[in-house]
Amino acid sequence: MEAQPLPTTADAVQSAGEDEEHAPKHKVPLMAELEKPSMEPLSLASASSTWKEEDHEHEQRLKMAKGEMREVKEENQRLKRCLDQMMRDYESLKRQFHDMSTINNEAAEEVEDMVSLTLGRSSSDQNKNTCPETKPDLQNIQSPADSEQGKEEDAGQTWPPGKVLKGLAAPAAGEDEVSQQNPPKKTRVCVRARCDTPTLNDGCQWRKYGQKIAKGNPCPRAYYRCTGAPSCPVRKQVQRSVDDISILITTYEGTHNHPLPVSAMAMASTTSAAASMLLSGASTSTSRPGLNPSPIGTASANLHGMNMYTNSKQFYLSNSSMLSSSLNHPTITLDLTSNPPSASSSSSSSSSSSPFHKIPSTYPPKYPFTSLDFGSWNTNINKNVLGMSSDLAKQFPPHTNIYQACLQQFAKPSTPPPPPLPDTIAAATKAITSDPSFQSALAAALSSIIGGGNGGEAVQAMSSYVQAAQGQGSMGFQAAPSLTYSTSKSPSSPGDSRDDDTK
DNA sequence: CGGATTTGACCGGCGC
DNA sequence: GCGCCGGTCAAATCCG
Repeated sequence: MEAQPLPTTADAVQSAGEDEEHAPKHKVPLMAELEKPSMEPLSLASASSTWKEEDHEHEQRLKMAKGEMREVKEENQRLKRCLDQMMRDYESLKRQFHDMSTINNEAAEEVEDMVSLTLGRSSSDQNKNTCPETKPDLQNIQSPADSEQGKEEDAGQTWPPGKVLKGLAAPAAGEDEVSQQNPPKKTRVCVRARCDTPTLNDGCQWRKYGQKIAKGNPCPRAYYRCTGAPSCPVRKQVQRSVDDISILITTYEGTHNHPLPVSAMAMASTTSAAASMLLSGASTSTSRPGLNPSPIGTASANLHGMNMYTNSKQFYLSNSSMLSSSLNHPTITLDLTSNPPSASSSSSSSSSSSPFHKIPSTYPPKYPFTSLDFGSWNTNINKNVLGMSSDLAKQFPPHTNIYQACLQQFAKPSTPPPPPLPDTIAAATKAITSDPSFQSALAAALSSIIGGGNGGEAVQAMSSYVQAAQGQGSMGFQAAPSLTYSTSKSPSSPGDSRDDDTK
């Protein structure tokens, strides 16, 4: 836009410079010619002397003109350089803007790629709505015009009657067949956070379309639909924790197919990244639901207060409603509560409000359940191996322990920070998702863990990231402290998104 | 008055 | 087949 007039100016300057460059050849004679007629009436004698004076005068003028031209040339050169610099800056900014845009889209695209990779095998059935969940994701790859074109399709296919999971428990007769017969439901991302307001302020626009009293929880569950775009398939469920009503459980489902406000990017990219990680694991570990005889166990990582504990499908759910809702949905939980998953809580009963620690081990979900705990400022790093099964722990040699590496990297006061407020979700989620290298490292780690592969790869990936972070001045993780300390800047809970979004 | 919310009805899946 | 339950719809209602 603003660069447009610049070349024009440059051209003008350029042409002016060229004119001046050729000026001496024409200008001087021209000036002489112009002045000549006035000299004609003079006598020869006087004329000769006059000519000399005038020649001298002309030379003086010529010199002055040449000097001026030099100055103009120099000024022209300066302007040219200035213009070049401006153009370079403009291009640089343009590139940065483009990079930022692509980075923001990468997370979502990763999910889309994952989905199409893991679910796309059932392409034949997809056309017949037997794999509805992939539809919204796939359409995100399309241009807005395309998604607009498929608006009717979206409305019909995004949330069709679920008829696809009858054979979910059928024995695996090859992954392809299973995928075709039992396309998994859309990945869900569950966010647990302490929040006094009805909903989390995630930056998106939501419209409430229903409310139900779910069994086992006196608190009603509210159903919201994203109104960012008419065809946006994203929905969320909001429910208070049955154990601690101060904890708000928000479950996101689907991927936005429209531009998001900056305030919503953090959560959206986080859910996408989380779903991506989950899917990367699900693609390898859920091919045979219920047939894996040996629990892979859980693995956790404490990244400067961000407890990430991933769980295989052998991880158990405690809340019946969540179990039900997660029955056919791969679910990943981002725990932003301040309840640390103590070593005992993951396997035995505890007072923790987290519902993920108390389920009897007789509830094997059909999909892996992954949890990222951002609020657990567990100062006992050694105990953070808590979630790991002994087998998995062996795969994480002490010297490559993620926690230790991260602890060294981000050593912090042992005083636990205050529980994060809702708006800290954005900070926390941004912290883990804004860095692509972290995403890839985390995805690799989780893939290795969930897939039952060599945990060393996971450690390697994470270690490489930590090293990279060290070199980059703790990029990514540094945002973690802001997760906690930024809460002070907004003492009044900003939780109700509607207050912010609609006005 | 238009958009958002509420709330009872309805539907489909699932377990018995 | 029946009942329970989660999820959605849509008319009624509310609200700015």
